[in-house]
Amino acid sequence: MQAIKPEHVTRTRILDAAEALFMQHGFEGTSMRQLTSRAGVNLAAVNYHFGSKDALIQAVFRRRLDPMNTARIAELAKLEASGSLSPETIIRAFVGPSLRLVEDAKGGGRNFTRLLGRTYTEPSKTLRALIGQMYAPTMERYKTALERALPQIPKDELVWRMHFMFGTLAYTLAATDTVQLIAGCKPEDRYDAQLLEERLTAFLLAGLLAPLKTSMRKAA
Amino acid sequence: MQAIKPEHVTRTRILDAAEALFMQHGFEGTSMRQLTSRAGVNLAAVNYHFGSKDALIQAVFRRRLDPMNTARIAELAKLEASGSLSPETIIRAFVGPSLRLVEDAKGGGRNFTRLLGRTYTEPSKTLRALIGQMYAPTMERYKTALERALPQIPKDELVWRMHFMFGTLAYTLAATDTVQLIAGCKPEDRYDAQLLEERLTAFLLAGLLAPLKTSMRKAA
DNA sequence: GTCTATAAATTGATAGAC
DNA sequence: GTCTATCAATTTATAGAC
Repeated sequence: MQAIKPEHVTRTRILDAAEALFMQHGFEGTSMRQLTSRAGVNLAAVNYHFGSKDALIQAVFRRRLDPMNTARIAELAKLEASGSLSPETIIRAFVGPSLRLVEDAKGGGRNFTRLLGRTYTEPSKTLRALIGQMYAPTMERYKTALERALPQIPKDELVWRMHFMFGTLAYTLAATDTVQLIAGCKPEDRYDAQLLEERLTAFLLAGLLAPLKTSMRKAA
Repeated sequence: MQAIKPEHVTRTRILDAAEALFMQHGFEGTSMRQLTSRAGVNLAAVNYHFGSKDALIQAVFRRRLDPMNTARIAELAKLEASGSLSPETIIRAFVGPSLRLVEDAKGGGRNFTRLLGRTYTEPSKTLRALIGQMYAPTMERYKTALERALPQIPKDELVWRMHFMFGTLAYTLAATDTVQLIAGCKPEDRYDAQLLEERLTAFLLAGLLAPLKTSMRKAA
């Protein structure tokens, strides 16, 4: 049996530490010294394995985002194959892979989803563009699928509704403990993943299907 | 006629510069040197006027958040007085003041809304708590109002739907240019505030009114 | 109230031994 | 691949002249 490849263990330790610290202090707020100290590796290891701090940031996102978007596309393809493309199944296919990342607490997925929520607003233009590239194929597929499943919604209106959907999901992933802001709801109130998915899906589905006002009916 | 008070002009210049730079580079990513240089004031001025960088951050939020939440409460009170409390009017009262901030481009409100979107996930626990305090009275009022306007929705379900609403708004304010991520939609495509408000309201109203699944029907 | 000057610490990155 | 040692730049913050 093959042992764990030693050339990857340091890399992984660095990625895990970076994920946690970037989430907690931001990119610019995390120093290489904090990072390598937490990872239990030498200060020079980041530059050896990744080249620079910026390259490390990109690697942190690639590690999680690529599999997540692959899963999203795979689920959509499965739906298309089985001919069961409804607005609700499309939403579930989109939302599911990211919620499953939240559940992967011990794998560090929870850290990542919170980090991910920040990226849409925080980071440098170059990082935002890079993340946009990672999402692009997925978004294109889902846009097409939703246009077909919701032919009654004008395309430019649908773009905005997808934007709202994306925002709701991003915020939910990033700020789960902010429910506290609204009610006296304890943050770790036995977080129920299944129930959250139901709630989120119901909300998003209704939003996507919302009745059209006359002001929205200008053609694309 | 009284001239502009000189003791406030430096303060304001600093707040404006901070708002823009915090949005662009984050709190920890913005140095006092960048900040004072952009504001055209001396490096020592921040510590003189605000005491520290942290206190400056708080002041940046207070300047916009307090009037915005005051406006939200005022609009809700007006609705209550006129007896026209419907889910839709409540949503508009909540959403309106923040969208009007977006429109206030030359006053710097646009910068602030983008900054605001970041706060729910990014900042230190202390800043998040502080912002939570600024929001608390408003959220309490709106929670009560929505519970009354939507008696058919269980309270714990409504908390989540408010959370989703809050997230959609936060994301919309923060990442308006991310619509680009979804479609080939130019970011500055003659941003139409009135139309956005209609789209957002329709989406949120439908989400709040979404039909209940049996799994959501456990009592509070 | 505003300035210069500077202290004291920390930063990302690299060179070179092992 | 990992280490120590260190560079050059930048950071927050303050002391003290004006």
